[in-house]
Amino acid sequence: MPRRISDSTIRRLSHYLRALEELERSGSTTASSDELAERGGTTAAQVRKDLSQFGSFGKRGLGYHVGDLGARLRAILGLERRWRVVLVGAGRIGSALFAYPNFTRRGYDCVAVLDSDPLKVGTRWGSVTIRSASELEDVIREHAADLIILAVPAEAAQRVAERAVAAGARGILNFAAVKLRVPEAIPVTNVNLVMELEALSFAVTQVGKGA
Amino acid sequence: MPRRISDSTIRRLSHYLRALEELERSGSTTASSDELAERGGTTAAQVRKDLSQFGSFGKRGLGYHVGDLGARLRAILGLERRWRVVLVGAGRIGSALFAYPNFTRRGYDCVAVLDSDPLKVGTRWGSVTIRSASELEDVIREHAADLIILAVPAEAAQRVAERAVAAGARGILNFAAVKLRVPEAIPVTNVNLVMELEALSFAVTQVGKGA
DNA sequence: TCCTGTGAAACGGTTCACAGCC
DNA sequence: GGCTGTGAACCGTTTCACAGGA
Repeated sequence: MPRRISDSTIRRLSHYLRALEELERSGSTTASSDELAERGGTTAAQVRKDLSQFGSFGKRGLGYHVGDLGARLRAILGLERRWRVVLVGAGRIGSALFAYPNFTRRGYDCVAVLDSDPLKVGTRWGSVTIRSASELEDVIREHAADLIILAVPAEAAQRVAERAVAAGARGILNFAAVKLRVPEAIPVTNVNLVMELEALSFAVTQVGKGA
Repeated sequence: MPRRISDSTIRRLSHYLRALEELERSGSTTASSDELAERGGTTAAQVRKDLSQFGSFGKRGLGYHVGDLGARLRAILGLERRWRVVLVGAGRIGSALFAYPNFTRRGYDCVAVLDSDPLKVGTRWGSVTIRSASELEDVIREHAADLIILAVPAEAAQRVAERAVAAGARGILNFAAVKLRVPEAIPVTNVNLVMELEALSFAVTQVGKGA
């Protein structure tokens, strides 16, 4: 197992896992790197290289056992446990995330929702009651939360991130359009929807221009 | 100008543009690659390399002119025009996207919203009325839409994408967890929130393990 | 034979370092 | 002196090609 696994490898593992789950549902018990590549949008060689970074899970001449490989991937991705997530920001994005059924299905439990708007505080969302953003530290400690989702305005993001980290959060999914400054040991994943659209419009613009 | 601009370059250009806009608001008229790197979370050399792929916009010994460079970046990213976007899927994610003020601010106009749920069809969202997903082709043609945002279940995504492309859509922002098969000339940007969380939880898991 | 696992080669993107212009 | 623009070196990732086990 090498020193450092790249981010793109991890994203591809997620794809493979999804492919395996599909295959499992359709009754297949074995899968080749070719099939996984097909569904994961990559190449067979890439699939084998990716997997080889974590061990030898296949059988030569035969392929991979769907159930086994799935379990290995889940273990690698850290999906064998449940993650306690605190959502900060009960706006539009926050509510969409909260209601997203796949999160729960995949092992992420939104244990609390916070917002700084006094009008929202106290409101119930399903089984959780929105609490004040000022209680962030208490909430994180109470629930021994692992991850926080930052769905707050850009100006507020850095401050919230710092407080969350100080209170024990171990990772941040950041929807705010700012580069967060946090300690090395706290992974941050950024999602910026406008940026995705900009990348798309650039690509569309390029298509016209010869080449 | 080289053959192919990488995706990461484009994402960084978005960052630089944001940094420039901030600088403009704060009254600065000039910016060095160092400043842009600082705000964009990268290095000065990277900034210069990125920009050099499109031309020479700076002055040696002086830096870049904030307004000029901003305009160049907007032109490169295709933000000097407005984009007509059709949103397919009026669920949670769809509604969050629809209400996202930055989209409009950045040049993306959501000209129509579609859903396959008869209960939703006819409902008004601000100034648009939700139309039936079966009208996709008509809607795209009526509005001469450029882009579609796919916020539909994974099973429906491929079919909708094909219909949209046939009707003239030129790019797709895909929130469904499937790899879309579309013609080479149609750029697709994928956003998969569960995958982002999985990348995050993997990273968190790694932090513990020595290194 | 079939398909995996893996060194080696090829590729592409990032960093370095400095020439050149303000 | 300061800071850009850029070839060259570097480094990580992807692709190739094949040895080796089922």
